[in-house]
Amino acid sequence: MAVHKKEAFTQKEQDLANFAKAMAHPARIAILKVLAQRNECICGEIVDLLPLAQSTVSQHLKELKTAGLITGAVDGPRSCYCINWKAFEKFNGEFNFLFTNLKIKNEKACC
Amino acid sequence: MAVHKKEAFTQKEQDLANFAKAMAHPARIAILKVLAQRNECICGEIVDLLPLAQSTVSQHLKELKTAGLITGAVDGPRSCYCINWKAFEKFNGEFNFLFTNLKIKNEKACC
DNA sequence: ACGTTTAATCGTATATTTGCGATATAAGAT
DNA sequence: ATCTTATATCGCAAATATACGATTAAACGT
Repeated sequence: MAVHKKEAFTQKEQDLANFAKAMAHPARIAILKVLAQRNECICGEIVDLLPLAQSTVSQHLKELKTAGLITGAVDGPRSCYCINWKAFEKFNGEFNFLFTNLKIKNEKACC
Repeated sequence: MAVHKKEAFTQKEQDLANFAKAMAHPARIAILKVLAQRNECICGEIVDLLPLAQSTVSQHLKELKTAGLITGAVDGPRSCYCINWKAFEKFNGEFNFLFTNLKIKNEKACC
């Protein structure tokens, strides 16, 4: 009863799914939004902006970092995070390749 | 101890997160891929293509439909699903608005 | 009417995610 | 050296997600 069969799919499918999963929470969307809006990296500011405990925000940041959507660097006693634009470019491209490109020929699909 | 505080975020953040969540599984990515590649809708074919039980595939289809990424129609004894291109357009646009557009001015971010 | 085919739903076991408080860690300030 | 500040990690409880078999439902062919 192996309850998760993610391994049974292609690497690309898993990669895209992981990318999507990293964004599959409003808190993480909010974090990305903040990071995208500021030219310089932030850290504990995010905690003040979100309606979540510090430990929870830290966990979300870790998930985003693990997934590669953001980068993080220690800066003295605080931590500095930034959007990893390269990752977004990559996945946005892959996403478009999978779906948007196909749209042209399939626009008049059935149901 | 309300363990989920999704309500505490904006509607847009929740919408984007829900869209991402719908794609946050390789099986659902695979389903979308199949639907995107075929000009006509499929149904039980998907079950044959995926390494999952029929009931599991049905559940994934339901999730995709509930999230609005696909449409479904009953066609006699079988069901017919299609990509909802409009939804993809909408979310792709919102996504780009949130992130890709901001990229231009933030390219040289710190870490 | 009856059996077959196709797909949805139910029930359930297990895994994963989310959230928080408490604690640990690490760097600066005094 | 000690205290403060900033952040990460641990441990746990509750909520969700994943997967499957079994069952149900609906439509078609005979």
